[in-house]
Amino acid sequence: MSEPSRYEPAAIEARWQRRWQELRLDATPADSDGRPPFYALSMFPYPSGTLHMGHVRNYVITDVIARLQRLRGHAVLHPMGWDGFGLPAENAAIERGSDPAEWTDRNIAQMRAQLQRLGLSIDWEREVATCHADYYRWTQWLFLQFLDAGLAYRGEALVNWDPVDQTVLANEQVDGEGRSWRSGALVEKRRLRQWFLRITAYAGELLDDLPKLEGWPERVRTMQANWIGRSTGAELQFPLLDADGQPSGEHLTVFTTRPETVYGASYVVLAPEHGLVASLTSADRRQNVTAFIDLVGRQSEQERTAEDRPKRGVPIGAHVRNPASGEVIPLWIADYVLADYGTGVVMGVPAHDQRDFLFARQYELPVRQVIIPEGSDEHAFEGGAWLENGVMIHSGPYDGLASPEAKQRIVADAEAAGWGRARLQYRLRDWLISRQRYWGCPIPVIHCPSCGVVPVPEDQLPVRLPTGLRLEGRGGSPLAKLEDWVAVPCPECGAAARRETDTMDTFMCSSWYYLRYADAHNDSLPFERAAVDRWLPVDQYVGGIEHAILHLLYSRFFTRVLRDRGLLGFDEPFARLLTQGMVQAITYRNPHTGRYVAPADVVDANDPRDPVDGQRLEVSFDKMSKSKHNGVDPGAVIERYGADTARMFILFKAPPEKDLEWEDADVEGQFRFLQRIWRLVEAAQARGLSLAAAGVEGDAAAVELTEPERELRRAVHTAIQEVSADLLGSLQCNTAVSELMKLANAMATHLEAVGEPVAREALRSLLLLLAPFAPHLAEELWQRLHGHTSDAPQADGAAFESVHRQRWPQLDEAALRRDTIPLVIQVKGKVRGSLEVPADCDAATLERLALASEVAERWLEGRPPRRVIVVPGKLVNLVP
RNA sequence: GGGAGCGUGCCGGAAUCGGUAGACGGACUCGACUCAAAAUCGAGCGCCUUCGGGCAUGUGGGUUCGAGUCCCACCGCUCCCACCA
Repeated sequence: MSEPSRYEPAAIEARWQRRWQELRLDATPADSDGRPPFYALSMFPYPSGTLHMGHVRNYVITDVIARLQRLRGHAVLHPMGWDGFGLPAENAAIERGSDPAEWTDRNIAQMRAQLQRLGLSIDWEREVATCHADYYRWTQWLFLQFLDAGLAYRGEALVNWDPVDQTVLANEQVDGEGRSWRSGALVEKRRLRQWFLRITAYAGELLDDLPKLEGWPERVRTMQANWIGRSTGAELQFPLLDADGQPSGEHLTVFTTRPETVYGASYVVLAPEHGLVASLTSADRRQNVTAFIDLVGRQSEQERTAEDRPKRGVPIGAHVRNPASGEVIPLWIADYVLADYGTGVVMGVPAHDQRDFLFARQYELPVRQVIIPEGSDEHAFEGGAWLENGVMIHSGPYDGLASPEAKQRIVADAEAAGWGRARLQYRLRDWLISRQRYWGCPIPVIHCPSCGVVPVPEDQLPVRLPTGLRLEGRGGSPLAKLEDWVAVPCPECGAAARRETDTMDTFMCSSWYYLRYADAHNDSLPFERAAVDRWLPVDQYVGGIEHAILHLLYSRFFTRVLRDRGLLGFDEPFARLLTQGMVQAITYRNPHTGRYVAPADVVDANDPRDPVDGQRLEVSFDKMSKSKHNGVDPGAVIERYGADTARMFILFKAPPEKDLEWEDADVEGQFRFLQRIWRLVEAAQARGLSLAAAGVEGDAAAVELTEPERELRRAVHTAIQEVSADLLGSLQCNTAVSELMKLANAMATHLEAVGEPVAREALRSLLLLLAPFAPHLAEELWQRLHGHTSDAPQADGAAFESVHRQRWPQLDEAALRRDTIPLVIQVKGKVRGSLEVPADCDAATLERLALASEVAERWLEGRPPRRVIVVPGKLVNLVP
């Protein structure tokens, strides 16, 4: 026998990747394929040029699912593409004078090569890039569908302005601290005319359908529900009085979630930005009001909305009549009222709203209690508003009613009397999609002085992004300065007109890419309906939690609009969603200087010191980032250990949805495990075992088995059962890998002692179960066991029997059965011993055996138990 | 303030329905092999113990023959929303 060979992943992986590619093993089967379709999808990356561990984790999880589903007999669509538009390309252009298109394409090529080294079973024929004209043409086409449906509009609003990126942002793109999701800059509010998509028209459906998304994490559904934020309440109209106190015929409409407190409204407040403030303000108040508005205008968004901030306001010298009580009450403006929620006008009910209470305290406005706690006529609030339900008082005909009942009646009566109506209010705002930047999809409309906004005719799409610009990063959209590009005749009347120079939010491009994969080369439509209806909804979507609201909400919206346009036939784009956790790495920080030290510069991991000043370093696990010098390069890991080890490690180290701590020692551990499998197969080969001559799968079951054979078969079929359950159920890749380890352990123990049929079954099963996780090693060992050496993989012309083209192993329930099982004996719920008993004993027999056992004798001291609980197959509990 | 999730050995993490807590891996300790080291193989590895056992899944109660799992209260951490009327 020759020297045992070593497991050298580099050569193996390159060879099989080439071979699989030649044979187009990962091609998506034709639509006519009889197998049931399965769509496995990863969130596509921004082509930054470098693959990081977060990407690796994302795509490896999806790849395991895709490979498993192929083995299980599905026709699998597993595509990849590029979220190609965006600011980094443009910023690189500004800093280095590069061309964003070239920069992006170069990055795509680089990242594609990095991805391919991971051995992902991606169908690269369906690759898309949102920044290529054959894609963005259809993004524009879809925009025109929105326009035609009345769901895209240009409107003036207070919008978020990112002073660093010099563009506006959607609400979803500003984080909880009021910072831009991209630049991290504090956003400013500006009143601008911009393009919006009317996502609010679908707010109700987007919210109501969330419970149907059973395959989504609860967390994501809750986040979306919070974001959409429905409030149930009413709009009430307060008649305006003129300077003489007579009804002017006009009224102010407020939104309230507590219409039952209307008798307690002692003032009405408008947002300072409200459009009617100027005309309602009396002459003698004008100066104060203007000064106040000015003051509020200078506050940042942060200052304005901080909850603990004192509420400020001024009366504007006008009055309204409380529509319920008839009382004349003053109009105020105040900084705690938001212009863009509800109607921008609030009724002040100090007794029953904490904000109104504080405001009334400050300005000595009357506090009128209209609800008291049940069974009490006491004042229910001391130093704060009474927010609970109770019994109505001081509310005319509603006195004595329970407040929920009064709520319904007041709304009904107000509606009948014409001064109110029930109303749902959403927190969700329309989606601001225009961006004053160059590297995005041009909005395909033309502004004509006489025809207004005119869509670019379909046959003139795409509106191509002009190339060869000098980008400076200042002074508004670069496109606006291109007179040649901007000046066009109006498509309707032919008069001189101007192109829209804003580009689209890149989230527009990513809101439909999953549809394009189903029909990636269609050049007459974005996609054929039959193709998307066949593949979608996506069976399993995998991506980061950071898109819980952004991309995932936008995509749900897009899908519904396209459904209503008849372009597709389903409601939800993603049936199952897995949000994978972050990949974190060990991070060293000098607590004195605040500087981060790269792990490579730390000499002794047990006593980490800053090489500069010898300061003891703080150790933590943090998200990998350049600034923390804690990044681990996937390329380097693959080079050292191979893609299979990287894949196995990342799957095993933590459950997919949890954060994962990258640790080199554990990577070594995974490499050792794959080496064990290598040696296991090698030892089997040395024994003359081969799969080439293997008979049918049931072979091993047919013969009379020895005890080790039965044990090994039990291990094999336990692994088949557990790995299948882990992957098909809640995607527990980590426990699936541990089941593979258990099987390998059992094989190391028993393989030498078993006959050929059982050994072959074990080897075959191990490699098939391993195939989704470590596809290269599984293929190499599979081929070797079929008599194809690595130097001469296969005779030309012979059919290539890849491990990835086999069927997932069949579970043989009979192999799991045992003759005897350990019966646990408990006394009063505590384990006191166990007894080997025949597996098929009935409850009465188990009870008898337990009572006769030494354990019973010892612990019961001769007294018969008061009670005996028998759990067949598991335990007997004796209760004295 | 509202909502969601989570607390298990030294560490990552296992534990269908309430039924032997700590699978699997890492780290560590000891042993074999080696001139030596690495690799490999074997053993040990929650805490206490008078070696009978006792105590252990954030804390305190409860339900149950039996609780990591169910219920109540509390403590701590993470995330989302938040002057949203």
